[in-house]
Amino acid sequence: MLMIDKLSSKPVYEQIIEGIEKNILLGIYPLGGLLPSLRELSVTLSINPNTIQKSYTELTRRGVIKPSPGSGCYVSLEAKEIIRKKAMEKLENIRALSEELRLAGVAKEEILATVSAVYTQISEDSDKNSHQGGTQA
Amino acid sequence: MLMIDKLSSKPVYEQIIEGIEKNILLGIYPLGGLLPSLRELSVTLSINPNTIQKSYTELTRRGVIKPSPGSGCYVSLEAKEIIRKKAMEKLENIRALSEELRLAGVAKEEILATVSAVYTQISEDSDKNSHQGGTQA
DNA sequence: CAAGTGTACTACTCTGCATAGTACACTTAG
DNA sequence: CTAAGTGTACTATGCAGAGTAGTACACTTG
Repeated sequence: MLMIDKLSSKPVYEQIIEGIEKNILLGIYPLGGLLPSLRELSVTLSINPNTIQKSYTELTRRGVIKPSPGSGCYVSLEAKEIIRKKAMEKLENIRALSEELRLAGVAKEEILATVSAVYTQISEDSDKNSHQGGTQA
Repeated sequence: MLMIDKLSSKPVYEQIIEGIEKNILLGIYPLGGLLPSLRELSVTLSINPNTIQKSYTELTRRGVIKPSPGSGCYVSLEAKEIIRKKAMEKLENIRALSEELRLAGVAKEEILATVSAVYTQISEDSDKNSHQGGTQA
């Protein structure tokens, strides 16, 4: 389910973080559930265990997952809430981008339409993420 | 005046590119006008000439500026148009961000309000160009 | 006990960014 | 013409982040 594009400019460990968070939001990784182990992900994604660990360490730091040495890593019960709060920070990114577009003379309506379109989609079956061709799990 | 943050996660040469393009859009660097020379910028910004050159090379490649060895670098007459087209690509970034926010459960209105606020500002916030490249992971 | 788990190291490679220094061809002002 | 200033083109170096490789340890579970 996780898609990793090693050719992307975005670091692999960040892609893993985003992928896991996305799966949590989608319910693929249920709250309180057990995540795939470091070594298991390492094999299925063909990625070095240290890179996976880097992602897990960060997710642990954020409180999204709860490691249990000897047992595995579990999705924390507050995971969704934490991810939501984190997402709010991206509003600032949108604000900055909007300022650039405004300065460049792009119409306000153009941006509003783009945003609205995202929320208008009834079913977004196809995973039309910007990246393509990666390793899957 | 160009503002460079050497501590930013965004490369200096990119900051220079964005700064020059911004000044062109604002009319500070008029179309057909002469840009500061490589060595002059190098001194005023306390940045290596090679770094400035990297920015100028990219701006030349995009057609935003026209170098004239022996004379200097001039803002191309189509500069604004080129910059505008380039800016349109950022709509895709906004779309991707919106999708993430939607998945995280952020209300559509929250995003629309953020965008609208940017276009509503009567008086431009003074020369604050702080792009936080927040490479926080 | 044995296997699997997360954790913690060290070491190495690769890439991009920035700096440093030099050299050359060109245009312009004197 | 000369000198200064311009863009351009190199080579070399230092640095930091990302990723890989290998090892080791403490823990939990069957």
